[in-house]
Amino acid sequence: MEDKSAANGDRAARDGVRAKDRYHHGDLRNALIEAATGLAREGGPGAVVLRAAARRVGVSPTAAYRHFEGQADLLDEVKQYGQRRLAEHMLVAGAEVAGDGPEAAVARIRALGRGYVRFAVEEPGLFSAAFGGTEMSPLVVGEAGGVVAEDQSWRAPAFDMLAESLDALVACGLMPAERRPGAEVSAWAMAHGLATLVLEGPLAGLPAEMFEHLVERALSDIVAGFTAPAP
Amino acid sequence: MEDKSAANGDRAARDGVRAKDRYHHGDLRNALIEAATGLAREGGPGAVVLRAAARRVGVSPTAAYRHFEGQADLLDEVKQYGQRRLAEHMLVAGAEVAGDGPEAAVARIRALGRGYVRFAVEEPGLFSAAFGGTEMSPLVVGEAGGVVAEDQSWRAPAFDMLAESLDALVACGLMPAERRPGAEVSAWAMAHGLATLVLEGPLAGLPAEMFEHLVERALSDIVAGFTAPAP
DNA sequence: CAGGGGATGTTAATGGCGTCAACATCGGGC
DNA sequence: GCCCGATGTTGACGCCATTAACATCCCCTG
Repeated sequence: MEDKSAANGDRAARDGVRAKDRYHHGDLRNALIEAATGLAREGGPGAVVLRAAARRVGVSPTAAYRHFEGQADLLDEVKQYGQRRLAEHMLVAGAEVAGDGPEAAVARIRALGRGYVRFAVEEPGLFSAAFGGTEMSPLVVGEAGGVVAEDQSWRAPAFDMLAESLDALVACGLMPAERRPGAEVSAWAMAHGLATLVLEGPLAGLPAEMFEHLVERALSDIVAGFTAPAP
Repeated sequence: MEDKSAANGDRAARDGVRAKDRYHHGDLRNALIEAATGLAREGGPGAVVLRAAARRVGVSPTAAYRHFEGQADLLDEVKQYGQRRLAEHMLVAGAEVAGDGPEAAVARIRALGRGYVRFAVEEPGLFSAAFGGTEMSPLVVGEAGGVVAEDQSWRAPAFDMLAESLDALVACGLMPAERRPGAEVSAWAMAHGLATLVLEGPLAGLPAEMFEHLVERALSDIVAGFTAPAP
């Protein structure tokens, strides 16, 4: 699929004809995703309008139906992109912490949380689209009782880094082993809660400096909770 | 305003004529809000469609414009209702914890968080509408740098209870005083993160039992973080 | 106790959106 | 070389939000 479109795109390039001027675009799917992503960046998930994306690419609205099942499908692509970007952002933030001692593990956990929230603030539209875009979560219901949902391959790297850091906390005796399982969820919830509260909740409009201070406070709380001696 | 409509409503009742059958409804504003909240309950904020609400009440779509600026205004009313319901839910949950000792304070904090998440799970549509309904947070930008946003009067009771419980934690020596300020935000973020993750995030579709276990885990983490000795 | 005026509802119309069906155009494989 | 399927286009339908113009009702004044 991508081969064919790529070939067409190459031809367009070779002929010195801009793809948008040809009857067959050559890479319409990606062009639409890019346009839709831009819309999401500027206006959140609600701004991901199929006709608007087509307009941006310079193509008729119904052309999109050759590449997507419908608007929801297009939005889904944006969602996955946003989630990928978020994971990358976290990965970079986590990788900036060197070493593998206890302090490094703690610092890395904090960096991951900070990266999560920072991405939400820097790319509010994409972040909002990455979650909440779908109405009433028709996310897979996990029939088999599996742990989470869908492919989630995007989240893996950042998630793994968090898990490893938590393992390190246990390994060096900072965290009681019996409270290790499920710790990822607590950390994730804290970061996600901060992110959503500042985007569309009571923390919206807070001065940046004050908000960052609260984030550090929350990170301290969660780390302190992890490393506190068992009651 | 309400007087007049109430008077009309009374008349309708006295005449034994159902309000919806009269040319002038008598209490259209409230009827529309009720219909809209029903829509939100069933389908989330995206289902709050002005025409649908009017249809439910048995009135022409444009009649709504006599009582609301537009769909956004109607949605806003639903939002406030949802937030009020959430606060009530928390208040009840918190009030079920008796006593005022250290254990009670801890238990009350946990109960508030549990109530928050439980409401989200029991009323996903209303909860989603209470937040995130507005696109790209046109929430007041806090020009003056004021602490939070808008009136927030709805949140006061539950928020106060949380603050008091945290104060109690400090008073009885369980929580270091220097980490008291900002603790509400950490607790709020944790609860809100759990709620949103389970509604529209990676925790969606998790078996209820497992999710509840994770909630208790997260509550333990946040409380442990609060009560941990300063590093 | 009239009836006039303002509040409240209705119909009609505009423009945008998602989506389907029918038609047009291109280009790679026989 | 040409033909068929992939890719785009036009046209149309139904839904939505919103505005303008018109209709109905009921309280308040005289």
